[in-house]
Order: sequence, then structure tokens, then C-alpha cells
Amino acid sequence: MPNFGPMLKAAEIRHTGFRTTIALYGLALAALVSILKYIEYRFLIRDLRVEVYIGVVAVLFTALGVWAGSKLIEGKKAAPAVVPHAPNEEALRAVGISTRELDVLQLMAQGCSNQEIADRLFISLPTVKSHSSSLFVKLAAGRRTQAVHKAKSMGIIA
Amino acid sequence: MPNFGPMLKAAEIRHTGFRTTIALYGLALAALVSILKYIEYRFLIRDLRVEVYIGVVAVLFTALGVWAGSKLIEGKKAAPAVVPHAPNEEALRAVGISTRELDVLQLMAQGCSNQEIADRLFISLPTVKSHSSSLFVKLAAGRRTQAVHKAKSMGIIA
DNA sequence: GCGCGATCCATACTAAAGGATGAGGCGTCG
DNA sequence: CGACGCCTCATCCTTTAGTATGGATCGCGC
Repeated sequence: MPNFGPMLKAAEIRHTGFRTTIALYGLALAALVSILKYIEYRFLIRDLRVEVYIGVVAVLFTALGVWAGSKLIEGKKAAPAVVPHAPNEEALRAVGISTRELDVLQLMAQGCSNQEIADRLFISLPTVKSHSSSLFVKLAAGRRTQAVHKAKSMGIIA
Repeated sequence: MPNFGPMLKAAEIRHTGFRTTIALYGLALAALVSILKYIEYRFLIRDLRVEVYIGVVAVLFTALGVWAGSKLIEGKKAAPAVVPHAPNEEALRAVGISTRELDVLQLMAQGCSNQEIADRLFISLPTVKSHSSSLFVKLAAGRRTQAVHKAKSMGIIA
């Protein structure tokens, strides 16, 4: 069985091991062949045409590829947050923004209200206000829109 | 090698006909089978095992899927990357934002309060509210931060 | 002329945001 | 252990934002 692993590996390299991915990929392929063989046997279909096999495989693996591709892009989009790290990480510490404050800031940048932020982070409204208040001090902003604007220009958020 | 390009139109199915996509997909599949058959003939390989067929197809279509998936995501996320200039003018008219509303929107994006916007544009506070209200309607936003976020993603503002 | 949209302004009200202050739990570090 | 920063939550209060409604002017096109 050929080794297809590497193509998918990039998609989930952070969560899954290389060998594991390859193994799963191979298993999926084997399972697919088995299923097709079973169908061929079960319904007494002789000479199930190769084209049918290929069609089914093509569809399934295209879907798989689309999924993997999506993951791949997500990984790349999340990674750049890693590459611009220079400004990101640096600016973060320079301003002294904590983890939780960053969470609030990011949701804030997406246009969430304080209540929505509270709901998404599973904290209370006063807590969100607390974080945002300290954010405004650290970013020298008086309003949330200004804080978002400054944070973006500083590379703290995307 | 067959032309796989058009298949990926699945990523931008809105622009390409559905039938066209399916047809091209089928053509690609047929081409692939032909190639395999040719290889089987060319190298005098008898009984090329189905598993090999499936393996090859799986690899190719996974790659295809990855590519399509990437395109799909890019299209969704980086639409402005496709059309750098157009979105501005185009999106503006599409949403129906007027000149004055754009002025307000831009200052809003810079973190200005309504009062500051009023001062800079030499208009009254109620007028700014009037413009921003219609902006929220046109941008389908409930808050100014959300309006700014949407406007940026639409390429209406920088 | 007349409708229409854009711009401007106003008032009154509700909702959200922001500021000030205090306080408890928790992990770290000297 | 005790100071300290972070996270959490609360209450009171002020300011800003947003909604609703209405009215005025002006230019444009049918």
C-alpha cells in the first residue's frame, strides 16, 4: 500500500503524529477496498467495474482532500499569527496584556458586545468589563473601537 | 494530462455552472482511467491490481481535494485578495453606502466617538447618529465595532 | 411640479459601555 | 509565609451609543 500520509500530515501535524496519520490513511483505504469487495460479494455482483471503484474512491478522497485542505489553510492562517510573532508576542509583552485580556480583545475586534464576550468566554459581564478596562489603560484607549484600532496597528491582533 | 482546473470550480460554484463542474469532473475521471489503462497496456502489465488503481486515484483526488479545499477557504476568507481595488467601489454601491456615511464609517474605524466624528465633520451629534444608524442597517450590524469589522472584511474601508 | 434620496438637525428614550471601588480565590516567587 | 499579579465577580454611577420619530432643506430625474 502506498504511503499517502504526508499529504494529510500537514493538516494535523500539531495534533497527530506522522506515523499515526499515515496508518489511519492506509486503514481508511484498506477499509474502503474491503467494503467494495464486500458489496461485490454480498450482492453477487461479478466484475464490478473498475470505473465504479475509482469513482467511489475519487469522490470520497476528494471530500477527504477538501477537508484536509480546509484544515491546512486554517493551520496556515493560525500559524501566521505565529510568524508575525515578532510584533505579536513582542508587542503583547511590551504592553503587558495578559492571556484573558487578549481573549477579550480579539472578540472585541470582531464586533462582539461585552455580553457576547462574557457568554463566549463563560465569564460574567463585570469580568469582561474589568478586562476591557485594563485593556483600555494598557492600550491608552478610551473606547473599544479605538482599542481595536490601536491593537491592530500594533500587530497585537489580526 | 487532463485539465483538472475546471473541476476546482466547485470552489467557486457560484460563478460556474453546476453541470459544467460535474461534466468536467467526470471527464477527469475518465481521463484518469484511460491513463491507467494505457499504462497497463504500455508496460504490458496484466492484471494491474485494483488496489493500485484505487491507491493512485486516492492520491490524486486527495491532492485535488486539498487544492480545492484551499481555494474554497481562500475564496471565503480572502475575497479582497482576489479583487484588490474593485471591492471598494463595488462593495460600496452594493451595500448602498453614501458619501457622508463613508466619512462617518472611516472615522468610526479609527476609534472616534460620535461626538468626535461630529466635530471633525462639522455636523451635529444627532446627524452622526443618523448616519451611523443607517450604516448599521446597511451593514447588518448592531454595534459600531461590528460595523467596522464587517466593513473591513468587505473591503469598504482599509 | 413632484417624488425621492441625501443631508442635516432635534427630542426622547432604552441599552450598552465605561469608571470607580472593593473583594475573594489562586498560583508564583522571594 | 506574605506580597503580587491574574482572574473572577459585584455594585453604583456616569457617559456614550443606539433606536424611534419627526421635520427641514436641497438637488435630481420623471
